[in-house]
Amino acid sequence: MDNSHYNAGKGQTNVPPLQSVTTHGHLTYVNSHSQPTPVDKIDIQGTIDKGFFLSEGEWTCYRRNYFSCICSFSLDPPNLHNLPIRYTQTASGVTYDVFDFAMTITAVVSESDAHTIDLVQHTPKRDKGPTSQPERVKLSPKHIVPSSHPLGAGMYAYNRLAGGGAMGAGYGDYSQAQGAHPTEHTFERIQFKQATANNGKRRAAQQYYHLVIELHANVGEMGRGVADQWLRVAHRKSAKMIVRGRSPGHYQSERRGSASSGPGGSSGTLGSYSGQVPDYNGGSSILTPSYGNQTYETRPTHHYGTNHRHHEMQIDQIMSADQCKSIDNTKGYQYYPGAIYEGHDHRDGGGIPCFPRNDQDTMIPSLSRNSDLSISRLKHENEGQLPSLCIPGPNYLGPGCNRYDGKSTSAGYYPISQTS
DNA sequence: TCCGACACATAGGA
DNA sequence: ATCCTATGTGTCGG
Repeated sequence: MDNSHYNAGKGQTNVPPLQSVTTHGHLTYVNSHSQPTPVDKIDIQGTIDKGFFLSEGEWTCYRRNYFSCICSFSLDPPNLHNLPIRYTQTASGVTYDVFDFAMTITAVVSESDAHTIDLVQHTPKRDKGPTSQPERVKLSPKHIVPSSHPLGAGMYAYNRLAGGGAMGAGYGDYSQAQGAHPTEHTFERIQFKQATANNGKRRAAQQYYHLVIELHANVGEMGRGVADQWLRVAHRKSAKMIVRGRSPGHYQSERRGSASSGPGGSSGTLGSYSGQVPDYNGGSSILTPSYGNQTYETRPTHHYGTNHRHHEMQIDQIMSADQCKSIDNTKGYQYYPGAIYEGHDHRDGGGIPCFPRNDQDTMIPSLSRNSDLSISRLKHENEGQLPSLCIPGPNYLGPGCNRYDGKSTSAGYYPISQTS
């Protein structure tokens, strides 16, 4: 399924873009016979699939709907000979031996990286099954084959050996010795635990979230898993996004991006070497691109959402395995009817094939205000492209691990309201 | 105001 | 066709 390739045309405008990669240290290949070779670039690829759509130029999704995120990372130059890797953390200057790499996804409030927002992952049973936070999944780097294009974006091909179609196994290629893990993982059935304050309404500042795709390195003592110690090596934030807390009916005409029932979704790939958009922060919510409001949702209803406070926790980047994920449910899912989840095999494909959804509709909702909820399924919405990105925070070492940190709600507001 | 839970509706697949 | 699964969405109650 998936990914990769269709980027060029329109595909990528279907999903929220990502900002550039932020690293927290550097990696080095260690060769006993010669001198160490530095890894010039750590790249994180991620595709936020399903669930998001553009509304008034802003990437939006419903808190209650699922979205999925395909994650992978690559090192340049690639570790062709499976050399041992060392990681030197920028902040401390300390160098560690890396035994494994893993990725996970988290979310933070825009302009407030320390405020994490919990993500929840459901099993196909949804309410009848357990929920958990996305787990850290061990992955091996995906080798990239740079094409000759200097411009990057989309110009690199990733080798996928096996991924075969993705579904069944989804394991991509095993290219690295460090455990020979899959090179890609799809976090499926993810939801934000809470909505952004003021989702979509004007009147008060709109809060935004960012999905954060993180790359961690296990520098723990090798032999025992107990001693795993994970450091956040790099992360890549998505464009800012609005998470609506209520049903679509409250927003009148809208649509969502994909996910209709069934496997399917759009897909595009965002990752690539060059970040695509310059990060820009908005001190404001930037304006929307010209297509501005194709979607119309007008429903002034609320005022502000207040907030509670925000905790700022800044944990250090080290997290032990236990702390982080094992918080209660370790992977919780025990049943994966068809799908995946790691347990021993992670993976994705299993469950949901996603194919590109073709339609992007170009139609504009013609009515703006009827309240007929009956329209529950419209499929239009624009999918333009990048909403606006926001700031790349310096680096954030965030918390990453707890499950409920995220309780802080609302905190980053924007000073501006959207125009009216 | 917002969120969790329950419940219904529906697209796809078996 | 018929049932079942997965998932979007309405709604109520806290």
